[in-house]
Amino acid sequence: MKKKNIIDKLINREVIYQQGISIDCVVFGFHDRTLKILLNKFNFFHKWMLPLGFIEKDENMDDAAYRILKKKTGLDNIYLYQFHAFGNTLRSKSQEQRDILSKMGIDDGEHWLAQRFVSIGYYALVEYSKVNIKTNAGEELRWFNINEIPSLYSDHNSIIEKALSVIRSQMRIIPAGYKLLPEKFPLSELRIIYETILGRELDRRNFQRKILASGYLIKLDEIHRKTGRKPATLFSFDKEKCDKALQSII
Amino acid sequence: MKKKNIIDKLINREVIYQQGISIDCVVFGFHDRTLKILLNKFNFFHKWMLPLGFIEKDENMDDAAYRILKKKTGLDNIYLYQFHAFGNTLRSKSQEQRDILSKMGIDDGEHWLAQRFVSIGYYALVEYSKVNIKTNAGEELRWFNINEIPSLYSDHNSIIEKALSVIRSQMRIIPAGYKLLPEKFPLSELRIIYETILGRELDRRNFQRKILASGYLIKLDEIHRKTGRKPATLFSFDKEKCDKALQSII
DNA sequence: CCAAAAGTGTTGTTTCTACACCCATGA
DNA sequence: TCATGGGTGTAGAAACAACACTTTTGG
Repeated sequence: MKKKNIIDKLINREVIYQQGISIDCVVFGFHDRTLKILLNKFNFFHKWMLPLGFIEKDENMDDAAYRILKKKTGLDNIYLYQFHAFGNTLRSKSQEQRDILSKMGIDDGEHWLAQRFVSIGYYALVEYSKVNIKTNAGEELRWFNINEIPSLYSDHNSIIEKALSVIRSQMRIIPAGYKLLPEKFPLSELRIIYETILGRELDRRNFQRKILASGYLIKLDEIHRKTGRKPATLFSFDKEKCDKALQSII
Repeated sequence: MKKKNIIDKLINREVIYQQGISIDCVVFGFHDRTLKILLNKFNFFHKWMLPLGFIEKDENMDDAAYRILKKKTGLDNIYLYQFHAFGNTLRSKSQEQRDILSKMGIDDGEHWLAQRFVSIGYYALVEYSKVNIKTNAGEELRWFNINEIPSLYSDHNSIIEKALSVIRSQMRIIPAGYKLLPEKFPLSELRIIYETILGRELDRRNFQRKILASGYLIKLDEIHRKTGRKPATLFSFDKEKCDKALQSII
């Protein structure tokens, strides 16, 4: 029954959706000093996968990505970036693909979901605490630490890798933590994000000097903080400057 | 009649091609100290456009791009990079779009070519002198200086802009002239490519020092050269290193 | 009192930038 | 001989990397 709920929504949608194209979303969040990715699982298939969806026939592709993520996370105005298109035929013609379709009750090779798909990868940066995970019946949505991603459906592991490498190459332009961190945060959190994405440790002092010199951060008066040992200064992003920088990478 | 030749090839191909997806290619070449782009024109429509094509139903997307360019330029082993997917609905639903379809004799809104298309942008870097332009009847293919691109079909001007901005962001990793220049070349040619892509002049002496320090170039013994005034040293790319660097941006 | 993380500063190295001078050539 | 572009070098500024000492807090 649960199974029916989700599948019913898709199974006869070839009149609504653009065929042959899907949108895969790599949603990044930051919590508990770890970078996380939002993954999706359906009770009719054993592997986790990236949140994905389709484009309506008269819908801009970017709008489709916003719509898909709004539905999963409840968030408007997510920061989204389209980073790559994946068009290998193997992604659609594998045994795994046949398995999942069969579990969905689709054994007709001519069904629109059984056709070859090209998928467009978007990454999203969201504020973890604002995400309100929406689970349909028969569907699960959960944050995974970036170092603990299981083996995913199709080529989704490599899509994540590609997203990370694109973000890595964009970090010189835009502070990596913008959109990921809450309003106020200590510099150590920002540094951890950098370290995670770059995959190496950074010198705390040099990092501070560099990031402050970039002018994207505003030092706040509120010096308080609960955890750890010594209270740390809090910072905010200079939104105007950051948004301007984001524009430049579009 | 000429018109028929080209259009016949397309008009009934919905059984062969993946619907709703096209591939647009921005082909860069370098000649006469100018960066050039290869553009296509059909005699049934007044605007120039990027060389484009479609994906066969069982063909990898990258392979489709190779096939399309091989057909237009005669070249194998072109360097191709998929840089962005363009998915705005306006690209398919404009007046211009209706015009061109009507000129092709397609007045049926249900025709596969009249559907909404998402297009995947690839840029190619080719050695100008090796390109052997293939023109079908009713079709023209010509190099345009990058500063003299006319107003193109659909969003093709902005696709070129995007390609340039992607290349610009990749120049720190890989020497921009690799794949564009012939086997042997003087540094001034390479510098001009940099200047064109970056859109500003570079100090000749600093450029030389920096590019040589990067280790991607090999100084040749052949010091000779015909034009200009003083003969210049010729260089080659260290292919092994360059190819390795290219891998890293994929 | 001590471990852990924060704040602050110095120094030597590398890279970048902005220049100047001389050389070889064809017209 | 002269205008054009090639080859080479240097000095100051800026950015980077490596590193040490002190401070504040909770347990």
